Amino acid sequence: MAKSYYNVIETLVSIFAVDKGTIKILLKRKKREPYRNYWIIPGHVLSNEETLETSVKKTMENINPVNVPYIYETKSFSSLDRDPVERIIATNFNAIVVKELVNDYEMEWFDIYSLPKMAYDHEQIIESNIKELKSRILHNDDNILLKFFPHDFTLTELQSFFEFVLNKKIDRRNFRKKIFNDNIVSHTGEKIKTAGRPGELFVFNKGGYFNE
Amino acid sequence: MAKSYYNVIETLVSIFAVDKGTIKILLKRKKREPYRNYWIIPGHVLSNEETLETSVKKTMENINPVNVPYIYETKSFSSLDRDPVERIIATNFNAIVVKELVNDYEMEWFDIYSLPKMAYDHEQIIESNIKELKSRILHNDDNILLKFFPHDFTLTELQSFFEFVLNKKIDRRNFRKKIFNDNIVSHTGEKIKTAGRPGELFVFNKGGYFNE
DNA sequence: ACAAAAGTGTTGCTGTTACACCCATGG
DNA sequence: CCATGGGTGTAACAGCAACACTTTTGT
Repeated sequence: MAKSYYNVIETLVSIFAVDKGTIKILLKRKKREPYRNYWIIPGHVLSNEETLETSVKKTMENINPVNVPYIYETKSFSSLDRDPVERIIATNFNAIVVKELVNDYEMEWFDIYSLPKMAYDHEQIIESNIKELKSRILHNDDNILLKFFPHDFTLTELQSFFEFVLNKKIDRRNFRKKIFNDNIVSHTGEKIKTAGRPGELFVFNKGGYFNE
Repeated sequence: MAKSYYNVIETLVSIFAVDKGTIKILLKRKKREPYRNYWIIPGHVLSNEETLETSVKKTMENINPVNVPYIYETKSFSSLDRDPVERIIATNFNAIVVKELVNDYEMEWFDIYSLPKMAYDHEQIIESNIKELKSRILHNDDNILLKFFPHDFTLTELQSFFEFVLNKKIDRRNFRKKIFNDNIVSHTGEKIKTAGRPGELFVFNKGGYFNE
């Protein structure tokens, strides 16, 4: 192909959600060659009549059920040979949603620590996304915790989530003390049934941050 | 123009450097219409034979003198009307360099808090970059302090830098205590002449981080 | 000797860690 | 009554904030 200043761009949307204190990612199975039956991050090729943001929105809308997501751009991937067929530049976005059953047989939620066989460079892209995501969670940048937990939750769930992100155990009393001290959650008054004593339910205060 | 899946992409490189405890950005004056004599972030249009990274490298190499820079991608800007002439998607990279005199009459260093008249959406792009940059500095992500200060410096300089970033005064004793405690700098044994008592010079320890 | 900037310690406060027992519910 | 998971307090320690005087150099 001759040198040109026109390029093909695709947006990829890495969709994350909490599931029982772990983080899952929503992936799509490839139906056709190349990489048939390998998994990919969902996305679309960008036309010259849309913005990156509208393209991402299109991807989200194609996945049902949709819930209002939080989305931000992470990085672009532009190696000349990342696609064996043609040169495509990928720009990745991370989306945080509430996990729901997906009624598309070609899509599935995976634990971010045990991904299936990924096509192209999508495994590296996800690795890079996870790193960025964790740092954003630990700083609670942009109030991202609220995006993961827009609904009510127990402190045990939240603690598992942090243990998952930090990959280490946290002392329960200290964790609760910190959460209460930082004033980022409120009681709902409700309780949730579990195998033992019912847990109190909390919600995040809007505008509550860990730092500052 | 008809709908197509080909797009024009430009890389922009926002080049930052410390200057006496402040942060400056290197901008280029536009010689031609549109936006003649307005200022822009330097960059290049991407061909289909290069990656985003090689395009950025080309931009850096056109600016003399070059010193080995630290570069990372921030965000892309893709509004349909951001360029009045044609549809161009901009992907921004931030570069941290050591400030030197630039022997190009069309380029100049500006304090990031007092930018000149900017062309296109470049003022918003810089605003977004500055926000990202500050957060990276405060977390010392990727050891970015070392990129700003690869040479030796006095603690007074470093403190001014933090005061500039935080936009508030810091107590000198507490600042020095923290820096020493965190073990991120070493004495060089050298001193620098100032208007008063000479200051001791320090360098960053490689691999020294504020957190973790 | 004075002007200019660099260097230095102590105290109180606040947040973090380490640690073990009782409580509420369902079966 | 037992299994399961939820909820709670205290003491030692570490990091952070507030605060003013002395030292080194050039003129």
